[in-house]
Amino acid sequence: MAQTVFFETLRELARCYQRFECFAAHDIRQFELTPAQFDIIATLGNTNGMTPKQLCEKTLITKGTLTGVVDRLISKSLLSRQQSKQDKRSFIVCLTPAGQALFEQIFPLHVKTLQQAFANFSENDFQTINASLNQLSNAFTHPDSSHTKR
Amino acid sequence: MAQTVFFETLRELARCYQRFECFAAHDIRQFELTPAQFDIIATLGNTNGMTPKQLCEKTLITKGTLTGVVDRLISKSLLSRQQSKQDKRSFIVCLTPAGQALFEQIFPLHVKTLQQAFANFSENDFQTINASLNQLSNAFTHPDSSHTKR
DNA sequence: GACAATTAGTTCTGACTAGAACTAATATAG
DNA sequence: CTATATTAGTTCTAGTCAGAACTAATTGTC
Repeated sequence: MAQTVFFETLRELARCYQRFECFAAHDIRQFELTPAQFDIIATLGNTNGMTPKQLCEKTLITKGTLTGVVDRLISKSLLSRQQSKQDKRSFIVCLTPAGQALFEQIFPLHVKTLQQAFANFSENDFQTINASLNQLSNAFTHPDSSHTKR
Repeated sequence: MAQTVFFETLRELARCYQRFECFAAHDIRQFELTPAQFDIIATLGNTNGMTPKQLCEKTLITKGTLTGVVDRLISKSLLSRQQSKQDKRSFIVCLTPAGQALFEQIFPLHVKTLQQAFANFSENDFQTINASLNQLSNAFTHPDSSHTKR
């Protein structure tokens, strides 16, 4: 009756993800940011800004959610939103100087934390893990529905 | 400059988890349940009920959230909450007959969906994936803080 | 037995979530 | 060139999330 071994795997996946969230949040919260907000800041760092659509694709944040996250960052004066001239439906979101400054403060720190966390991982480990995650991801792609977004 | 290979892995982890959520939600939503609600129903299935504390541990749902999720299931008449006699702080949550009936309907269906998804996975695949997830999880355990919950 | 510390559950807050419905602008087809 | 379809972004809803503050019951200590 090993037809349900996958339950263990699924539980591990959920646990792993939650631990990561919790782990990453630790750094981030000290700067009064949420994980989603940090994700946006980190994505915009060292760029000339991008559209909400691009941000959605890069961060896995849903477009409906993105509006609110960006709004909150704008009200903290960390981001600005300017209308695109080519496409009047669209906007360019980019870091303000304050946002840039925060990015330069928090990002290296976060990278350092992660480097410590992964200190004992070899190149090979990452390959194995990535392969595992990919295999899992592929299992979750509905074969019948080509419209499954992610 | 391979000091940041882990970014790829972290992105994969997030993507994998989200795909799973989305994949599983497909089945579940057809029965007007949310993933969290299904998680509770599935956990209580074939048991004599358990305390909220036990449910928290098994489902990874935070205790503050659990109250609301259970409330909603009770208002759907799928669950009941009865005070424990040994410990007057505590409760036993269990499926009502309607909840049991729903469980018997939805759970096998969900298992079947997952079995199909994992049809091409070998015993060995699962071992590798579990090992990968474990290794990742361990990286996210703060070495300095023994109070990290998960 | 009394008092402090712990534990079980609830409540509260601010934020995020997916999904769906919506507006406005742009692209496509005939 | 006009009607239709698509796209970008916003808004809305109900639910979930973590974390913190809270109440009530139980345990541990002396």
